[in-house]
Amino acid sequence: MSKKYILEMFPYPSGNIHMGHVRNYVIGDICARYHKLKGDTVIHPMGWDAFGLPAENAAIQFNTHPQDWTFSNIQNMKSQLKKLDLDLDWERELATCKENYYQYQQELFIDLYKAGLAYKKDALVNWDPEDQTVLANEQVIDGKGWRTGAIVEQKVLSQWFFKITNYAEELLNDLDKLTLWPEKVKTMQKNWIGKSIGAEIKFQIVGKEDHLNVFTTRPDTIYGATFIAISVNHKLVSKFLKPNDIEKIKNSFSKIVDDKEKQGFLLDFNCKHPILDKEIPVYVANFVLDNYGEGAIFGCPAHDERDYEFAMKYELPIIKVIQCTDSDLPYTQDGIVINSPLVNGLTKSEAINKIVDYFEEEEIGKKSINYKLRDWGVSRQRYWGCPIPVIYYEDGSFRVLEKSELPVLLPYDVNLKGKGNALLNHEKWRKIICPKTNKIAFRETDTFDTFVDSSWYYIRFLDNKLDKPFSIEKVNEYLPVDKYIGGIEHAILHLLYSRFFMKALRDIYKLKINEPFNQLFTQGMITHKTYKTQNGEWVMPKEIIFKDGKIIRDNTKELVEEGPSEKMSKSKKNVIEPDEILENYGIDATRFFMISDSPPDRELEWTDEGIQSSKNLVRRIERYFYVKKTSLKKDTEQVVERFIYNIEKNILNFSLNKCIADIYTLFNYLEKEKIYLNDSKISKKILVCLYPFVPKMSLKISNTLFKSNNTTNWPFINETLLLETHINLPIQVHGKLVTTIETKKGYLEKDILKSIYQIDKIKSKIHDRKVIKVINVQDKIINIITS
RNA sequence: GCGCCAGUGGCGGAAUGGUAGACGCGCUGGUCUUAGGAACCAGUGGGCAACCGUGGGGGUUCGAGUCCCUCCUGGCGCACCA
Repeated sequence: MSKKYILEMFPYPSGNIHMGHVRNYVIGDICARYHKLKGDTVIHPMGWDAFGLPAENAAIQFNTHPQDWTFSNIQNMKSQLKKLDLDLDWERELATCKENYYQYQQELFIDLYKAGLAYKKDALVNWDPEDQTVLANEQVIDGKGWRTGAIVEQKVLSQWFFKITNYAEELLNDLDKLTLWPEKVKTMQKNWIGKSIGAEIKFQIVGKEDHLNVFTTRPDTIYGATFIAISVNHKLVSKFLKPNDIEKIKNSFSKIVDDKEKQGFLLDFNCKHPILDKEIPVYVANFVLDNYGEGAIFGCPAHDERDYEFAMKYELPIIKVIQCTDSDLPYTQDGIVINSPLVNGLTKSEAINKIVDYFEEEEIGKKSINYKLRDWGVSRQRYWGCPIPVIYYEDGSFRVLEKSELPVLLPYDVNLKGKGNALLNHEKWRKIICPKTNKIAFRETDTFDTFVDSSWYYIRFLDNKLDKPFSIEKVNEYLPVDKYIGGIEHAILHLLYSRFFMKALRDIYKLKINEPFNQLFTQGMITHKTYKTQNGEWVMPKEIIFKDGKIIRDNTKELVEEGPSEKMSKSKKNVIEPDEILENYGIDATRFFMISDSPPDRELEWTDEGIQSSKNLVRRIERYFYVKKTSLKKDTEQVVERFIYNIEKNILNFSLNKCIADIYTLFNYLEKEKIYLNDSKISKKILVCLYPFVPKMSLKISNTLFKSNNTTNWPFINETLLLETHINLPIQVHGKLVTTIETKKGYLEKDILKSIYQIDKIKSKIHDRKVIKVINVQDKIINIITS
């Protein structure tokens, strides 16, 4: 007996479950039920990702409160989930917006802070000046606030960060250990972490005390450096340029339409080339990223496309330092180094090593590793989130609260219709007397990014009522999650943050767990045909009728055009409501259809024919079991054993569509051979196998036939019955199939060849040629080669 | 532009390098009727046939949907990452 922690990504309580949830949870439920039948200790919890912006928006729109709205949605969605016959551990339920969840998150924050993994720094945010609030990137549309339409400003705010970059290397390396994750997700995370190995090089500014550092992956091209380019946000820019001039540069940059077009402003100082006795100009350039590397680069136009483009525009010298022809410029591939006295004749990697060694000796540079991954900003200027347990004094200093001072509860009485963060405006909640210093203090009014909530919920599930975040023993016993099932849209952020959390908590609490999710399965989305009227109005599928080969909107008689199948979305009105489907087709057919028509990791197109044929299958199976018993054929047991074997194999592979094929194959056989099993032992076995897929129907039939339910063990497979004794042996001539013969397994080659040569088809194929070779793959195939 | 994945009947999809198209949908013909969102039977890659068929072209192999090279098409991700 082993433990199986099977988890589906918990939903945001938006109000109603949608078909995507149904598919997600049915897939997980089939796994969970299978493992229970196998006798495993199964953990299969469900909860609510309950903080977040939609609740605040809904509260304003419907004149309610985020908490009331959220709780009522949870209640509704829970009742919807119960209709799906999901075998969930409801006693483990949690909602991240409840005190007994988020107060422990506040504890974890304190631990992270003490471990040096949480810190404060100034950072740019999207600021909506009209609403006086911060917007998420996806709420900024064409540079304007999604709700107000006001032009969004970049504003510097002091924000809390988690030091995920401390774990960049481990997060990257451990991807290789996640053998049961989709390659695609691992690739995306790898790119997101974005490790590059290179060098940091110091450029002295001529005539000044200052220097600047650049990061490069191509130190071998240092002799070809003909300019320096820095970001407009580089600290030297604000040091040497007047605010007015900086503003002008920024304006000029923002006016560029083609965002790839290069623009630069020459500064009135030069840098000294680190090796050559020459000076090179310094530009402020729009294509230099200020948040990557040092926010500064050296330009080597001969061997970098961007630098080349820039050099052409500003007529800067182009010096070849890698062997190539002029027509190849910019030449960015590997090659032999030239025009570089220290490293001439070397290959790229040899030259890199030698140059870096030289820099280190001369103390003008060093080997350096850079990551695209940035620290995780977790502050949100929002009411409906977990309060960050920090207070500020009037002198600007702050104190992270002690665990004994927790929880910091969200106040219920807030005004969400005012401008800005409701917590900031809640003077009574905000202003306190610090119990330690007796000084006036103000609470942190930012709340956590909701990705913090979802970074450890799978841990809290193990003991959702404990008076601390988690029990170390249970974490070590039940983690990692064995199968984690959810959408590909969480490939990066949620999964990376969770991996970071697991590792950080491991280090703080000395846990034995390195990774939170052993196997990740990303299910495909559900699509549906789209329908549009002539004037471009979307039409719901249930509004249309088919008449005389045309599609018509029933109530208005407008002509409707059918569009491609797309992800179900409210805006395109191609949504199918789970409640209606359950009403019309029942839970068993719905569950069958969720896995019928495509492999679970691919998209599933919703069709009326699809759900209907699932319904027909349900009825067919039910009908079958109630027919009066007949006797078995000699291969019946073998067929059933093979069915059990295949179902099991296909559940374990997540090839659930093949399970449906197995079910059809079995019943096709039984009905064609007129074998009816009724209340036989074999029926019992089959019903157990059906149970993970259609528990309601399986139980109903079991109760009728056996007066008992069938939550018994998964059938033991008699492996000897799986073995075939007779086979259909394909016979090829020159690798082409000519015929098949029925034979016993373990035939002797020379015996079987005798009879093969008697077959007319074979005779005519071989004709008068000589057989020069026979390939006998025992019990598989025979291939005859002639001259 | 870079990276990843995929291309198989009318459609969704099956095939540890060994009988391509399992299974389903749809379609065709038939049966039955307590007319149902049924059910049952037969058929269904193309071609009259020999044969031809897994996006195109090469290659490896006794044998390729599967492995290698190359091109085309589609989807997803990243996108000035120095």
